Amino acid sequence: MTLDWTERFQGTAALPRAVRDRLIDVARIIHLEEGAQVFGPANVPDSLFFLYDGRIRVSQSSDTGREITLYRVDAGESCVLTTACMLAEEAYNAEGVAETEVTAVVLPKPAFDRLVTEEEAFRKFVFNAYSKRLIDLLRVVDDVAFGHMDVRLAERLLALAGDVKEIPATHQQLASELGTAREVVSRVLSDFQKREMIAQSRGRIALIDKKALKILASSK
Amino acid sequence: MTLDWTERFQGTAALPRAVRDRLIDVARIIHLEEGAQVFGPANVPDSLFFLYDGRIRVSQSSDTGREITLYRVDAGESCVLTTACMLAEEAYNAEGVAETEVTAVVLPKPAFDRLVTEEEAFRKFVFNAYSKRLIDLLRVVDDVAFGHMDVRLAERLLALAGDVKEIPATHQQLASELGTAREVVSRVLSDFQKREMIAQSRGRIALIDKKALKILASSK
DNA sequence: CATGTTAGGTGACAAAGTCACTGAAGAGGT
DNA sequence: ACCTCTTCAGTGACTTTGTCACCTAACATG
Repeated sequence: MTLDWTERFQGTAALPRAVRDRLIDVARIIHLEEGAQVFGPANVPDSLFFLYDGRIRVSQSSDTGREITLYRVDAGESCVLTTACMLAEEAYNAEGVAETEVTAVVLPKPAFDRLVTEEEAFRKFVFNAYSKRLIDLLRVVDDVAFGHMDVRLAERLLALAGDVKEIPATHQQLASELGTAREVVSRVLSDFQKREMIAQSRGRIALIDKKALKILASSK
Repeated sequence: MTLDWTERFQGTAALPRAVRDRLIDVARIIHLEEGAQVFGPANVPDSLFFLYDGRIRVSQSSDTGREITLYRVDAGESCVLTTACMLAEEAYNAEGVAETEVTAVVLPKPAFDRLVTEEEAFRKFVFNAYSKRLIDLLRVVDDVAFGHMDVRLAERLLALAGDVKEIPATHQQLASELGTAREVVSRVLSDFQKREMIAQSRGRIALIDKKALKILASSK
């Protein structure tokens, strides 16, 4: 696969051709199937991932069985948490799981170090990635600490739906998105249903009044 | 102040003499008094801070008046959130406030870029700083999303106390540490008092049974 | 000592998390 | 088609946390 994959990489600091060519020399391309764990407590990586295609969900779980989505890594982004992971000796319970089939560029640490040293564009790309994640996490903290469940759930439903109107998701999955319990999601959803904003069937939710959801999502 | 201040800077990548000398050329040293805002929504910095002495508290506040401490920047550390701040156009509501009198080294962005480019030790220092903060935030998310109030408060009391046994803090200040409401702190503290773990007086809390607090802090 | 300000207490209620249990929907085999 | 197993969702009771309104206590100042 000698494609021009670095064109995929976005951000203020898209990688110019010179850097891309160098990357191709040192990088390895891997495929992961849906559901595969990219990294986790029992699986500390020694390389850096740059996502060419697919999506990775990064989450944190409690020892009481609850879970929360921290952010998603999309095509063109890198997963800097693995870097932090490598540097920090501490054990912590974040994990990344491939949400779709994934094609990623894997850069061994020495190669990463060299590129960071020698290529300004690459360095900017990496700094950008760090900053983006920091800000993602600030948003999560804000949400969890100060947000209301109904608002957060409405937001998430809209985000997961995108352009379509039906979402394939169980209550448990939504609870894991938001870091809450299934029962709580069930309660809020049945409220949404009463107010005719959604319709439910086993494992799917239809957003029948997106407008109302949007109003709710941007309130409180 | 031509002191050897870079000796203060810690981490896996302590800065060697060569880098320190270069830093001194380009850096400006500033003093801030206790309570001064280092950065904030209305005060987006265009420079990077390296803390020589003192402590900065970085917090996030909701629009409903609640607040949570994200982490503290101690002597020898840098505040990378300002970097993220600069890169991200988004407005967000994190702010840094000097908790003590502060002496900091200020590096204008161009100088920062140059150093990052040319000095490996400096680059490592910065990457380390980013990683540390990411992990700090993971911890905050974990706490807020899954932690119990009594445990979190016990932890915080012990952390704030350090070696001594009395803490000068109001219930409101503790609430702002944990991202909760004053009434909640009052309730939990009065419970601690009933269980004879602490003693209270206006604006101060005495930890009279640290052992019990420690047990509580490492449970659930 | 009078007065204003800030810290802390209280009770009632709402929102969210926990627990134990129930029934319903679908998948797979026969 | 029917039975069975598993997963998903609904429910009620209860606990914890957050919110609101209001009150009292402690200190600071003139």
